[in-house]
Amino acid sequence: MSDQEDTPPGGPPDAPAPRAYHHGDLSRALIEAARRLLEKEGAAALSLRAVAREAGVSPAAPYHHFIDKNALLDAVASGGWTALSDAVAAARNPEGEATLTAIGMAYVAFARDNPALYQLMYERIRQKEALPTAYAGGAYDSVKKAVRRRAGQSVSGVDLELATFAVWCAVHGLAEMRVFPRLEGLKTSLGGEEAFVRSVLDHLGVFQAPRTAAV
Amino acid sequence: MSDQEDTPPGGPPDAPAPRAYHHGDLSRALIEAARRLLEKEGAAALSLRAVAREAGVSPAAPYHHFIDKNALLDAVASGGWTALSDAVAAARNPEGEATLTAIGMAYVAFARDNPALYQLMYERIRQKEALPTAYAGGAYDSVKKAVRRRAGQSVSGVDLELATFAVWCAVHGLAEMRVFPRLEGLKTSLGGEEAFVRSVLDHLGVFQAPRTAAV
DNA sequence: TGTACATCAGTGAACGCGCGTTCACTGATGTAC
DNA sequence: TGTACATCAGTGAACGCGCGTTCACTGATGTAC
Repeated sequence: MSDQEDTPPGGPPDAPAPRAYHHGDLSRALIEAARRLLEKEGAAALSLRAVAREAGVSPAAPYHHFIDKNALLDAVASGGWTALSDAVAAARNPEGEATLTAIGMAYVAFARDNPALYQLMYERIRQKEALPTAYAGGAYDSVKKAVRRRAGQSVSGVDLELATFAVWCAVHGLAEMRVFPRLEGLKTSLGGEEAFVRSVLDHLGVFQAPRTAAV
Repeated sequence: MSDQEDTPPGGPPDAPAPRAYHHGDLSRALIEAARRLLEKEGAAALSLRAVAREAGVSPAAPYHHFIDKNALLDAVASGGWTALSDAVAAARNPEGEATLTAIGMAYVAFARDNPALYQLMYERIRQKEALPTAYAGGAYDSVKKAVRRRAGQSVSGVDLELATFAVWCAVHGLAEMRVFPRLEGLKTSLGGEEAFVRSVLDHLGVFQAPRTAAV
């Protein structure tokens, strides 16, 4: 009579997962609950109590895993940076090359798909007054490599740094602006959102002349 | 005995301004109080009650001027957009020309000097899902004019729009990143903050080849 | 293999707090006559 | 120029709410013997 573990008698049939008294991995579950809440309800709804509720746990339970609310939010943001870095590292253009454009598009896509999380990531950094690259290490390195590839080996260290930073700024700006739905006119006239993002990136013309303009 | 108005008996001597029962211009005073609070205490401290307190008025008083807290915040943000547009419109380089670089630097300077207000401005837009340019009309037009001047008259409408949008994104990104104090290394090696901002803008190379890199 | 016990990871009630907003009120102001 | 009165723009007390956090507790787990 010990093989009932997967459906304990008291569990409601369509609950997300019947849970023992000891959760097993509440720390991770809380972070996931926070991300769910973030995208469902927005950043304003992200209270410690709401996260606990979403995870199906009492308001005091999180304190066994995070010393306070800030620590939980930091963990959520940190997970976001990891996910963003992974997405950027995997970016390729149709020819399979990790071009600056492909990376920029992956970055923008991440911000589009996780808008509230993306906001939280930067908000947390702002509170710490820390350089985002300290958190976004992986993603920043991907950008730097792509910039170097486009610029060639002869580029100076300072120029490489500046250009990488400039691209980072531009893509961040694009990611934030892209959220606004009234760009539809420009988008459709260019043949869709992907073409739009690509066009904007092209018009930034880092280490290359713009392709279509200023003839 | 009617010329005591400027120093009524009850007023503490170093209060900001002795005030009659009727304020006269509480609406404006509340917006100014909010901006003061914003830069002193940050966005998290910006409650309706705190604004009323800062303005020296009871918590119910604002409701005679704004239907709710959101309306007050919108008014604050709207004032911010006006101030930003004014700053950008007045931007000139040392030769007195309204160049793209001068405009970008004015924009970044505004965000530096009013970080919490700048955040609020975009946060409010995000809630409305409105295109920032609808709010930032004046500033956006300044950018567009400068882009057209640099690109020449032959540029197409779509290219002009895209390039303006690209510049806007880039400058917004730079304005947000600039806040982080750990860029000091790069800044000092370039000879100060102004040179830093200018360099990043130059490396964006919109409608021109980058000046110092990729030889 | 059993048992005793320390430790871990939950519960749920309670705390004080500041919030946005409402309410009946009152003092100041403006206007018609 | 005075007076009556409507309206405007404040006050301050009160409301219910959800929040972050603490607390004593208890059930589950792991380990020493």
